Amino acid sequence: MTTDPTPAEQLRRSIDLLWGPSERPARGPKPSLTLDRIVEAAIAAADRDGIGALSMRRVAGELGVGAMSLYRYVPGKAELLALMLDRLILPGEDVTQAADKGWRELLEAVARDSYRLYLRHPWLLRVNWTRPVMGPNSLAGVEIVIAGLAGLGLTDQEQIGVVITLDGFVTGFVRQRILYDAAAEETGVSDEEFWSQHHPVLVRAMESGNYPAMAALSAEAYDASWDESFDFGLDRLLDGFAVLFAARRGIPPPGPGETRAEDQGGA
Amino acid sequence: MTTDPTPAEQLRRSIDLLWGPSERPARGPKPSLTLDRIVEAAIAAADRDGIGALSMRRVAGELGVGAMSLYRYVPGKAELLALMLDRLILPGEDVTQAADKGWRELLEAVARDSYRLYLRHPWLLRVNWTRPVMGPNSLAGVEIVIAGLAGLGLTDQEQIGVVITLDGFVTGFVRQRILYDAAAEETGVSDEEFWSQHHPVLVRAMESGNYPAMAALSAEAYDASWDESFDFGLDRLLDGFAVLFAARRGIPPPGPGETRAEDQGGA
DNA sequence: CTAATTTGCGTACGGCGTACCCAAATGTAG
DNA sequence: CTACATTTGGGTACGCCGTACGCAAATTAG
Repeated sequence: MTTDPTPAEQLRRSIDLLWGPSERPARGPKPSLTLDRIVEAAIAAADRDGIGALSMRRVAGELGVGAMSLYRYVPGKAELLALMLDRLILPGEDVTQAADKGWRELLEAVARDSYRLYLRHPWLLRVNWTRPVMGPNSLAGVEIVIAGLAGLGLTDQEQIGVVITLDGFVTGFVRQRILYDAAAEETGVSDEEFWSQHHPVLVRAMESGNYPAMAALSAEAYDASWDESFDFGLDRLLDGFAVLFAARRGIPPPGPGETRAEDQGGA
Repeated sequence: MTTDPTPAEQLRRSIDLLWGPSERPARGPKPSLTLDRIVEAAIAAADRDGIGALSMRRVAGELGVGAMSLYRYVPGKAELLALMLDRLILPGEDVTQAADKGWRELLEAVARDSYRLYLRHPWLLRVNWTRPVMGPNSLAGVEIVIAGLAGLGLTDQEQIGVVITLDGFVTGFVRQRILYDAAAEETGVSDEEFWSQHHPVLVRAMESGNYPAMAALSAEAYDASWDESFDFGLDRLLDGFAVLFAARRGIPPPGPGETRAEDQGGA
């Protein structure tokens, strides 16, 4: 990362690329590439070989052009990454279909859609580490949620708070999963290798008496799949939202949401 | 990142570094450095100049040695990053003090402690992108939470689920904050610049009619500080946990937790 | 036609992680 | 004490990276 040339100007260019159509100048030769083709090729390369192997030279190579040709279309690598992000981040069909089904179904659809997106392109979370340039697609996602929260008696700040909280949970959770899951493929260390490597020290740690509560857990404690854990966390969070929404309407809060608790104790 | 040399072996070395005391060999000259000093210097450099400027050459320079000397103590940069992480991730005093105050206080303390840690060292989240090598300190944090959840009638899987969910929320939220907050300093683009650059396109977007719900929000909708937003999200999540815990005991769930009626919000 | 302008891109620079190798330092064995 | 085994410090070098610079070829305006 050798990023010097006036970061403010860099930001301005990113915004223009995201929102502006940018008319062709009339004087020179026709461009042989398009911004879309470059972004597409970069996404394909990142999906195939991981973000670590994504370089300007490689993207250029995929397109059969010289490395520096890309700089006629994109100011730098950071801007290309921002474009890749906004290209993929548009809300899926499940979300638009759930838009009028009540807040719980909607938020659940949004969370799952986002979860799936990040799993499909695990490098997305690593890309999104520079200051985000808000593009049209990311705004569209927020719009759907805010629209779905109307009429629940929330303040405007609370509505934004729900958006931030939900997104925080999803990205944080998926980050943990990718940490274990997808990193396995990148590094070539399988899950079995990972745990068998850790096994001796973990056994010694548990037997040391320094972690009594963890040592007391049954072996099945860690058996839940990632998807099950995601559902668990999402249900808890939506339950928490429900408590607030109910309080805003003066209605007593219900019991836990999708949870099939055998000893259900409700209000 | 040129990481090739047998990733499984790399993992094994990381584990040994984290857990093993590694006795000195008796034959050669005494080492002039220690692993601790290297990790410390690396953390200081990352705090000062950001993770982007952290290179092996720089860390070596801080310590007044040649770049390649570091490789006598650490197999590679990835392992150094893992060590930096585990060094910092130990639970703070607030957490150990809250350990016997009931689950809500404890989880709140854990979340806030972790939140503060990540804000103090914003590069931590970017470091933690390779497969995590579980160290003694990260286990200690889990231990405290699991111990605090005992006696609530949760299954073992649910206890782990709470840990994962809480950590997911905290890391996801703090990631969003760092995105806006700390990236500002790194890039040198101030918050005012950022928003003023975006302003024209956002105004145009709102006037386009494509985002009616967002356009209807008042200007104050985005006024909440990050800390207020964090409190909002954390309260919702803990409320959600409370619903489950109450159901597990057959006790009717309470209203919203710390929430002070009308002055709650999101950023 | 000529002039203006834009595109593709070869070359080059400074920085990175780290493989390789060797001299210096330190211990042990005799 | 000497000879040797072993380990440390680190210089050099390689192959990557992002990208600044500048120029020939292509295209259009006048």
